Amino acid sequence: MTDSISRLVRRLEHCEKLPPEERNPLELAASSIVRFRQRDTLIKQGAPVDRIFIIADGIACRYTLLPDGRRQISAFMLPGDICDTRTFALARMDHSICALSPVEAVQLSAAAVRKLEEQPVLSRTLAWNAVVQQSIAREWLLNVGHRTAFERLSHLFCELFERLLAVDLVRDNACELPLTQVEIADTLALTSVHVNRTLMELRRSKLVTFQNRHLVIHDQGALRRVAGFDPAYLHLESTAGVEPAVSYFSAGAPRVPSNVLGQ
Amino acid sequence: MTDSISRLVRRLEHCEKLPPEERNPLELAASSIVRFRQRDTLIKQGAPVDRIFIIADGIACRYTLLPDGRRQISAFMLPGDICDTRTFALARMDHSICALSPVEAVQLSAAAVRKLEEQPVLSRTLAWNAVVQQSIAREWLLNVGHRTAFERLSHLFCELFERLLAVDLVRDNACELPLTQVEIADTLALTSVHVNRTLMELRRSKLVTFQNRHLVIHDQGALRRVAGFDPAYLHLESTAGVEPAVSYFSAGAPRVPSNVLGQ
DNA sequence: CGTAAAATTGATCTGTCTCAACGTGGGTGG
DNA sequence: CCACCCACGTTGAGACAGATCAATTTTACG
Repeated sequence: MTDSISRLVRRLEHCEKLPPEERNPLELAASSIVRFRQRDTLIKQGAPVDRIFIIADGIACRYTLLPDGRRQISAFMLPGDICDTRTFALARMDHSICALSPVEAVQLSAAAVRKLEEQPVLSRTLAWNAVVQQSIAREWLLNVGHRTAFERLSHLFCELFERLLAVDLVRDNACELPLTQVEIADTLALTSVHVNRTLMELRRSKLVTFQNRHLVIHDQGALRRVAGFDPAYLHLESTAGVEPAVSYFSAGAPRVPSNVLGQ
Repeated sequence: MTDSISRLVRRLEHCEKLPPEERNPLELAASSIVRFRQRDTLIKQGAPVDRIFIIADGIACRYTLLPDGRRQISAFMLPGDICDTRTFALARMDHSICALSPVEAVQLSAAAVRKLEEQPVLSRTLAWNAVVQQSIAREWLLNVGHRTAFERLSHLFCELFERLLAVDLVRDNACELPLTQVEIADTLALTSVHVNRTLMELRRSKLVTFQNRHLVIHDQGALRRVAGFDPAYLHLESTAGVEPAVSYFSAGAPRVPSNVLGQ
């Protein structure tokens, strides 16, 4: 258990180092750690919002079901990821969260969250995590809306690789990714049939291999290029002034609205 | 100016009634109201996050550009909508916001936000607005990923109609919607050509008419049905009836007894 | 009025879906 | 230990929603 917590602390710290005095409240909260088996539901659509989660280990996802049974996965929650604390502003969950692998999660009540948010660094970490997840959601919309299956898959792999790297779950350009092709399909709004074909195309092109829940990136540069992946939206550079991605935006794309008054 | 503010107050109140003592801080903040012309950029991708906005009047949108010039609109900001206060946790904007119509917006610095968040009701309103926007983002992903052009357009119209209704901008099943077909296309990840054809199909089917930036819903029931629109994700039901187990806000943040719902 | 942005229409092309099999591996019960 | 099963992955052929390319018309507005 102590092990889980120290791992969790490390994973939260990729945002900002946690000072010693803030560990205590977290460790206290983390004593309510809960284990879920693969496929368990952490919280269900329609349920009252009486708790939120911090993923300590394993992968979970948010998803919504359509009346016809199709499923849209709208987010992956990796170790160190946190539900938005303001979810408590809602009466009921409008989507479900389930475990894609065995998951260890810290369950937080509204009161517990209040405690944690009194800690300045912890509070910043929670906030940072929440806005980054929103940023990821925007990127996913872009992904599904504007990229081909090949690009989408590449982009997803780039993202997951980066995020797992940030929490120290990558070794030798490879990581465990407990996803089936159907789950990837539900994420990217593709058919599992098409995911399969695209996966093989990726393999053939020597960019990535995803087999037996094992992701290996063979050529990250090339993969990023075909995916149009720019990691800026993950906001992972810690405080250090990394070059702003000016090249991307200022290069005179045709439809930029003319700005005269603003700023 | 006073007029703008009182309108704004009304629009924020569709979440929760603002007590008199909380109006003052808002009105103070709102003195920094800024006017943007159609197409002006409120804040640009890559810019330091030094301010956020409350839309008082008009419609703005968040968008991202792809290197090839295509654009994805990831959110509409209608009157009463607020940028997530925690955006300040990020160093730089990862997307832009621009005005789709003439816009009046309240500009808030981090300090101003802190002031406003000391007000319990105002703080809840800001939080509620932020999480609802996340919920909308999830629904949009579903929309783009799983629905046909006909359904997507229908769904978008249902949503915008509901949201405008909530801020009292609907009259006789109709509302102003200052969007071009290109902008709708950039929102739904379709071609403007296809948006055009679908719009005409909607007209022919007597469900909705969208012409000259004027939206008329002729048969809301049928429209919702074909769109698969369930307004739950907008969390607009004025909280009647639903009691959360514990309120995040009731005890913690600045004193004051109250819960999210009751009042 | 003149000009550009926005809307409309038509013809053709293509990425992805659909449907329908078949293969494969790991677990379970007899 | 074998036989079966079921989730998962793989493969093929045909269908279709929406993209693309290319005009043309209408509207807004300085």
